[in-house]
Amino acid sequence: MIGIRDLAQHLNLSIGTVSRALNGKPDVNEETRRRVLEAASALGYVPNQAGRALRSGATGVVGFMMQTGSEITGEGDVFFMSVFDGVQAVFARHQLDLVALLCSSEEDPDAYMQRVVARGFADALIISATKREDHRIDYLATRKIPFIALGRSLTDAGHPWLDLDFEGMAEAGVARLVGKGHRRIGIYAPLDDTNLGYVFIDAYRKALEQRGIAFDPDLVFRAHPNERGGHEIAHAIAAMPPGKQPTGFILTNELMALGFYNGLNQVGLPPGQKFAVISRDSPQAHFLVPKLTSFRLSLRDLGIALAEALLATMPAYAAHYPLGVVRKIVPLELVEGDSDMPAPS
Amino acid sequence: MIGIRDLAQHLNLSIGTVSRALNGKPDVNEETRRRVLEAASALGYVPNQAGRALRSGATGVVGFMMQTGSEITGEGDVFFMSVFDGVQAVFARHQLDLVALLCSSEEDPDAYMQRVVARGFADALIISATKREDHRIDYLATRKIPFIALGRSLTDAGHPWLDLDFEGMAEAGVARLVGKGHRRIGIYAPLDDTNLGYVFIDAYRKALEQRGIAFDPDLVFRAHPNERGGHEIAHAIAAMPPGKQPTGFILTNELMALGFYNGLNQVGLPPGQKFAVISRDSPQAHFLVPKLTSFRLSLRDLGIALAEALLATMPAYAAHYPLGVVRKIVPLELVEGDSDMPAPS
DNA sequence: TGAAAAATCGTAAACGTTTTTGGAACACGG
DNA sequence: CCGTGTTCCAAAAACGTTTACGATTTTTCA
Repeated sequence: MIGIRDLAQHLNLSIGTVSRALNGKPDVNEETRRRVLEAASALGYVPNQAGRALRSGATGVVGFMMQTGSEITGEGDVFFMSVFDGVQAVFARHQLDLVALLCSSEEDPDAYMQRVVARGFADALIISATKREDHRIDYLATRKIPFIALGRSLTDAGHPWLDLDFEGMAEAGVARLVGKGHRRIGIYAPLDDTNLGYVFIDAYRKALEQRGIAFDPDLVFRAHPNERGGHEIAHAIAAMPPGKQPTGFILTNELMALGFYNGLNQVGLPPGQKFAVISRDSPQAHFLVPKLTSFRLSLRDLGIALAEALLATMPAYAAHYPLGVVRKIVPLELVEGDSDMPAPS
Repeated sequence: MIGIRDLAQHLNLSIGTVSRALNGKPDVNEETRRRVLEAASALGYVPNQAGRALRSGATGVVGFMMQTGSEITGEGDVFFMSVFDGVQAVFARHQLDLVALLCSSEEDPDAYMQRVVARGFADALIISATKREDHRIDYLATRKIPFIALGRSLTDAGHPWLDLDFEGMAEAGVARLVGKGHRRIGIYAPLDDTNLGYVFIDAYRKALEQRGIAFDPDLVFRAHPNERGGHEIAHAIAAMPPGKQPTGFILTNELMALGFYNGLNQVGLPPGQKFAVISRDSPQAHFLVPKLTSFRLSLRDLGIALAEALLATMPAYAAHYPLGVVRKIVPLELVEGDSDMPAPS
């Protein structure tokens, strides 16, 4: 493995000059810089991570924290892979690397995060699955580590965050279904304590009451956000007394909808015929018939926005992204399908 | 942020002694060690990653390489999350951390890996989506970095690897379907150049020919390994001339089967009634009706085996895992369902 | 009891890089 | 010809930790 010392010796230059040349520092002759860069790529020199990090304090790495274990994950994984791609598109411009920091299901997420921060693993962090009250936010804020949260939280440290427009989805979903004559509208809620559950349900409730429809807690269905969860909800609906059953439903992703369709067909409530469904779209399930009425969102664009908002809070990069502290709710576009027929009379 | 210097000063000990105490080195009084550990946890001391890595050459990190971007990923994502959990269960015993090294869809995987290795990011690597001819293997072997591959490859560097028993699945699947009278059996193949495609198809072909059935390349269907891929295959089958269509099919995961079921029902070939399906099981889709005849595998156990096999090749840990160079094909257990009815006469 | 061995700890070097400091060479105006 | 910048580069310090080495004390054993 070749080091900067070898490179300097090979060029008859000092270590310091080589370093400055490589890092784009001003006081080095352009001709010299060219020679250095050429030799570096010719000899395959790559700066040692530990040495660089130790001296400069910066690692060039941003960590995305996520948890492993299959039970609680669902659409989460494939969801993130698309977001990652957007984040990396931005990071590539600044030689930043994105890595996923994997918290084992056997370790406490808060403890894991403290360990990661104290060890100096990354220059900045992206946290997801934000909880309603999230200690990670407080900790990161006191540690003054740049970070951004994917998902709102009641814990407010003046930090940047991005979130999907769940209120908009609930409001528009309810408006659309009520407009088609539905009076009993079911809605999905997550099993864990993410803020999504509260925000989503609150907006749903408000949207109903604005239209003179009473909120019924029995119409809130908790499940895993995956195929199985959607399937279970369909069966839970069928198990209700006929008069209590909803006639329409609002989900948050199309993979759930896939299981939901499956379950609805099993229980004799074919989607788009006897039961109305609205969801968020997921390209992997676009084949559904009838075509799902869904809220569209580019996950890659979400990743790009996430990365730019994060860089805006990092001193070394903020100049390129004069955004301030971003706290933004990302809107979704409603795409009409055939899954939300009018309510049966 | 508190360093080892502060800790030593607080304890009236030298830096070296504190370091030895923390790292379990022999020449330190047990009483002293106790005091050090106590103070360390009381003050919240965590060794700096860069300093440690620079001096000792070891990072305490193992990287799992994967690619971002949604198009090519499918079951891959949720698949990995379960495997990760098993890997971490083993790593936790040795204070090793697992991180996912994310190669952007815009960067060449080989180049990315060289960069990661040269920078000294991790002590060892796990590579997946192993290609038929995989330059990463050659590179890692010459660099003498401990690594293990998830998936076989023609590129043999005497390296350890683990793979699912795709031959077994193809052989058992064909045997079962032929036993039920099927003569035209379709099979899934991946779109990319992973060795899975070759191994799986070869075994399938051999299994057919042993039973006096000619191999028909038109019965090999390439698709993404996700819900959409399964759905597309169903429609591709329906588009074939009636006499050419298969009457049974072998898939590699249940999420594909979910889309496949969906598509089969659409084209009038209901699974378990007019079309036979066998796949690998995925707990997220266990609700399928009729129950899928599937090959069962614990992904967490796979992760455990992967971690142990990797540690067996790392000098610092090999003593605990006297396994040698592991090259193992992991068998799967056939679970009978109702999706593979006899062939129509 | 004395010397050898063991136990325990302090000292200092080393890891590979970035960055600060200072010095040499050169140009320029007065 | 001298003083004053400017440009370029060399030298060395610094980052936080591990570890080789040596020093001191304690134990052991003949």
